[in-house]
Amino acid sequence: MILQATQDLLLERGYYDTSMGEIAQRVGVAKGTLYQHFESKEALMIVLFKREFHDLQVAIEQIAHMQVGAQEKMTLMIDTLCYHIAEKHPLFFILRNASDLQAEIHYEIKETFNGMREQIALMLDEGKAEGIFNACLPTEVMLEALFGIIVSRLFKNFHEGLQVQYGDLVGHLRCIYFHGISAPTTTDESKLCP
Amino acid sequence: MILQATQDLLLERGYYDTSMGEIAQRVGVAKGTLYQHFESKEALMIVLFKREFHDLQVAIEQIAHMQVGAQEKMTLMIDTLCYHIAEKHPLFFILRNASDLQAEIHYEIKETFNGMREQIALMLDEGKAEGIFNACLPTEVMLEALFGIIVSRLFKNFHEGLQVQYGDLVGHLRCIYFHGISAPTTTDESKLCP
Amino acid sequence: MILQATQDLLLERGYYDTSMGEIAQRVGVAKGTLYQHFESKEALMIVLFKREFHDLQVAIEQIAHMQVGAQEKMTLMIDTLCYHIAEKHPLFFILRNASDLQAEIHYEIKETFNGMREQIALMLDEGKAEGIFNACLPTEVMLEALFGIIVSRLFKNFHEGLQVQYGDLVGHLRCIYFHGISAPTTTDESKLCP
Amino acid sequence: MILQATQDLLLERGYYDTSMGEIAQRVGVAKGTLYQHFESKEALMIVLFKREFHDLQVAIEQIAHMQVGAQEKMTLMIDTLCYHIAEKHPLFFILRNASDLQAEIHYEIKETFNGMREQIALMLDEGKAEGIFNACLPTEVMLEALFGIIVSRLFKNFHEGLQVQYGDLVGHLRCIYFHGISAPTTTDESKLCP
DNA sequence: CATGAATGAGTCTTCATTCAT
DNA sequence: AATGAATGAAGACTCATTCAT
Repeated sequence: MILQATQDLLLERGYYDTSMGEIAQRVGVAKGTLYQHFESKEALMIVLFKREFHDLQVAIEQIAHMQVGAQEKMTLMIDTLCYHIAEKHPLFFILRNASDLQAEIHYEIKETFNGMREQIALMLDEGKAEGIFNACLPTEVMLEALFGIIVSRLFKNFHEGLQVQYGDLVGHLRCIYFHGISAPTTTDESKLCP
Repeated sequence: MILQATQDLLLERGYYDTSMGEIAQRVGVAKGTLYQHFESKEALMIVLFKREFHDLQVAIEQIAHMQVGAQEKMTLMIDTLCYHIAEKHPLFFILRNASDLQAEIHYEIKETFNGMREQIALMLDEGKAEGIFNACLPTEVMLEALFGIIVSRLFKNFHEGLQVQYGDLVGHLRCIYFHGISAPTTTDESKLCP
Repeated sequence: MILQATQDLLLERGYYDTSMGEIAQRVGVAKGTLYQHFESKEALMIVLFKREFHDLQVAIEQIAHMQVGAQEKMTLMIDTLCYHIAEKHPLFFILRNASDLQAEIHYEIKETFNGMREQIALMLDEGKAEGIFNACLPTEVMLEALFGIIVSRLFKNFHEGLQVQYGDLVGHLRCIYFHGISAPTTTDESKLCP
Repeated sequence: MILQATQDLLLERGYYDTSMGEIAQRVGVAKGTLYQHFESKEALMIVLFKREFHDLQVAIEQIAHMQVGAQEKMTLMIDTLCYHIAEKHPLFFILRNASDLQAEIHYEIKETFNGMREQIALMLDEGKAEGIFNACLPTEVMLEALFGIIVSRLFKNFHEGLQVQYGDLVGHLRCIYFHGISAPTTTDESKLCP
């Protein structure tokens, strides 16, 4: 499958060092065949990223519609994100990292991406309403911090001999994030709004 | 100045979409002039990144040698990082993101970079020893979380109409990170090691 | 054919003044096409020279294995060399001349070239053993003299209005070379070893 | 001296790998200074070659005006040529070899060169008149054979461990050439005109 | 539909030459 | 006269894209 080969190559070499020729060679077809399926390199990437994010998008939507507290939703959220980023979709890392990716690609992905952001933003707002997340923190900042922590180099290096176990790593990140955004206790004034 | 123009272009277009021709054009000189000052595109980038990180490196070293507690050191650390990243050195963002940057560049920067990482790791370990940071979290994870949170897209978008004030943003990020990594209180068992 | 156009251009302008662009233009294709057939300019030249010398190499080998005297072998040798140099392979002239040709090219051709030199050296040694060539002359000197005389500018100018006929020219060169290296007669002491 | 440095560089690297920058650096002046003395790279080369050949030209003229037989003249001629080529003027080799040298250079040198050729041609004609050189050989062919033999790779390799002594080498080349062009004896019919 | 040779704009880099100081 | 930074045309090479078979 073209998309799979592209993904592999993307992870091995990065966007700019992956040529259409290499993709074709890897798939075992001619370059022309690629262009019969995808209008351009950009189009191929867009389809690839969209497909890759689709599962995640669905999972997030399911979580968003669950009838549980924000805390639990976000816990599932983080686990899901970690799962997709670490195990199945290291492309997430590329997408976030590749400030180089052509603007067109980012533009096309944005819609999908913004949908996910909004769903998570809602969860965070729910948490604030429930009083369990720190209402002083702007949701956007919390959101960015989430991605900052989760889309971590650690997952990229995961298979390259990191001594931490996957489950523990997820636990640590969840721990840091949750305590980072949790509402202040009565004895903790450092979290009050400025 | 060549370096300034290069930096601007790098932020606008990314490494691979910034050609020596464009840089020259932006500076207002001929391509050949660039090569009189920098042996190659790679060399130019290396000089650029090294220069940009030098101030930060010095600042971090000063903080590391202060005779104050880990909490205070890390507070200064975060402020310094934010200052350099947001105001002076958006290249930090590119460097962290550009997994595509040619290997040679990463190799050259690595030394500088690893020096900074080690200094911060020591601070975090001091904090663990003092009992104020969560000893259950591997230092490496804490370190990566710090960069994840601080080297934020938010700073990149800062001048593009983010409604949060700079001071507040730094405060929020500091807040999230510190609560994320702080040692568990007696009543909080969620931070205990797995 | 690319090789033919390259050869023509090489003869007109020399190696360094023949650009891939010009070759492409001469052939009537785009630069990229050249690179689809030859990995680099050097590779193109190597293929060109090797192809050109192949016939000559084969011819020389055939002569070397003939069951005739050294005199006859060398006669055929000279005729063959002249034929290839004058009519079919003016590249011989370039190769001998272009001290500027990149080292890689010379390196690649050397094997072929040395093979030819050795075969001819053996013929000359046979001639010395037969007593028909002057044993006082080092074989290497005889060899170099052969190439010096035969790989002549005269062949290069041949089609440019030299008044001598091809057959005569070959005859003259053969005459000079043979009398130059022939063994001394009893009455001729000027050829004795110093 | 600029010319000396240029000559050295030319011999080390060849024409196309010698840049004006390198010449300037070797001399210890700025590039601009070079252009104050020589209008262009070509002009520099022309002056260089002309200067280098001047001594040879003078020597040849002296020989030409001597009141001795052609045989003796040509003997001196060969010794002189060898001396200049081997010891003092390996540039001769470059000039003859560098079919790459820009046309302009060849054009400018030609005059000097043709002067020398003519003088030698006259000697050869004298020899034919005296009956000691083979009248069947066109003078032009004899001339070209002379240069072919003398401007030999052997002199280039001379300092690189050739086992033949300089004096012997000159002797051998002289031997080959003289016997090659000498007039036929009564018993030798192979030299008769076709 | 598949192919892959052909395309050509674009990239980095070099170097002879100029010119303000 | 000397300098050397600046110039820009030119060269080798790459690669996304097209199109005739």
